[in-house]
Amino acid sequence: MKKIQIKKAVSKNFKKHNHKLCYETSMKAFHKNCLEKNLKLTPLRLKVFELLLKDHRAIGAYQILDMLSKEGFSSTPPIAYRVLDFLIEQGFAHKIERFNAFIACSHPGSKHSPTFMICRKCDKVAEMCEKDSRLKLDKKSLSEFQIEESVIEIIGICKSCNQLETIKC
Amino acid sequence: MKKIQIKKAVSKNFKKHNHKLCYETSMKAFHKNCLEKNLKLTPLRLKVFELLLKDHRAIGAYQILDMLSKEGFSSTPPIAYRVLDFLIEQGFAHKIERFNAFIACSHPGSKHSPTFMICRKCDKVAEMCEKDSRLKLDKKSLSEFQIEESVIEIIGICKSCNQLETIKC
DNA sequence: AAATTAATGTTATAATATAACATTGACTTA
DNA sequence: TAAGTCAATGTTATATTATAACATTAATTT
Repeated sequence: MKKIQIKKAVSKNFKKHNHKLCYETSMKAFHKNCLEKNLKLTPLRLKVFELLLKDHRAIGAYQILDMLSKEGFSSTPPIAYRVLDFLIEQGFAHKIERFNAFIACSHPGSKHSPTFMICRKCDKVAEMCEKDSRLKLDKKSLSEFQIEESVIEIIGICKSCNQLETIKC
Repeated sequence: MKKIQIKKAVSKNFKKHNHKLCYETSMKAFHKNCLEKNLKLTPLRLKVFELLLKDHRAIGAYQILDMLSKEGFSSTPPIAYRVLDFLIEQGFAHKIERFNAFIACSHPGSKHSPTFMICRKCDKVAEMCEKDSRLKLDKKSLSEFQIEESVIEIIGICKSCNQLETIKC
């Protein structure tokens, strides 16, 4: 059962799918990881992670603050940025640099630099695992530069949005 | 002569090199391109491009404004952002998303999405051409997503900085 | 020379992010 | 368990990055 979920292509994020399953799987992994690493899973952290999991769209810090405010949480900027720092540091979330926005990690557990596909029509994001996205640099560059992290964000149109366009025309 | 310059690896940006040559080659290409495309090469645009060419470091819009101000140009934010928009749109400059900073393009002439190597010690940047950096996506992803642009920024330590560190230790 | 358009100038403000310090609450340890 | 410690949250202020909207100037066309 779990195996089937893991094997699904990231492109499912752009399509109709059983999102409740996404949500629950991620939330379970979050709990498990916090327990294992002895990280404090506070109501605020839980709520922000929950907000990031809502759909497969990245959200801005100030959107998060709005939502926190509506739910009775304190909501000055540092509140959001601190929790986001924690989530990113621990590998539970990522920042999409191109849009100054944040998204839950699809492969949580440790810090890493994934590749994102971002649809500019529906704004949905898919995080690709290393297996599905590899940056090939030439030998010379590899030998002359010690890579520590990478920002790889691909912007375009997902299949669902593309089909909608085709139908309209 | 010119051929030798073109063939040099991007990693030269991280080392001591004849920067006057970089500057002149880029400036010549800028002039040539503007002429060919009938773009107006105004004093302001020229100055901003010149600032971006100073060394191989990305600079922020407000740094540009400071420098413009010192040289007697008007220097309110839109001044910088408009020229930067122009330069980026025409393929003469790029934005480094990770650092909200801007850099002259090394392969000017048309809009494109290059790969950048950015040294976090010396802040120097090298723009790689397509030949030296390829993002390999799996077949499924490629078929399900129509790529329009990409942000690829590799952060790490360049060889020069690495060697300095080694010597110190 | 008048009309048009592109570029620059200016004012105001929006959007994103961090610094610095205060308070609370949980956890240790004496 | 009371005192001490530290991590998390709360709060105020401000820094940094970016854009909207409108005015003026300069170049180009008619």
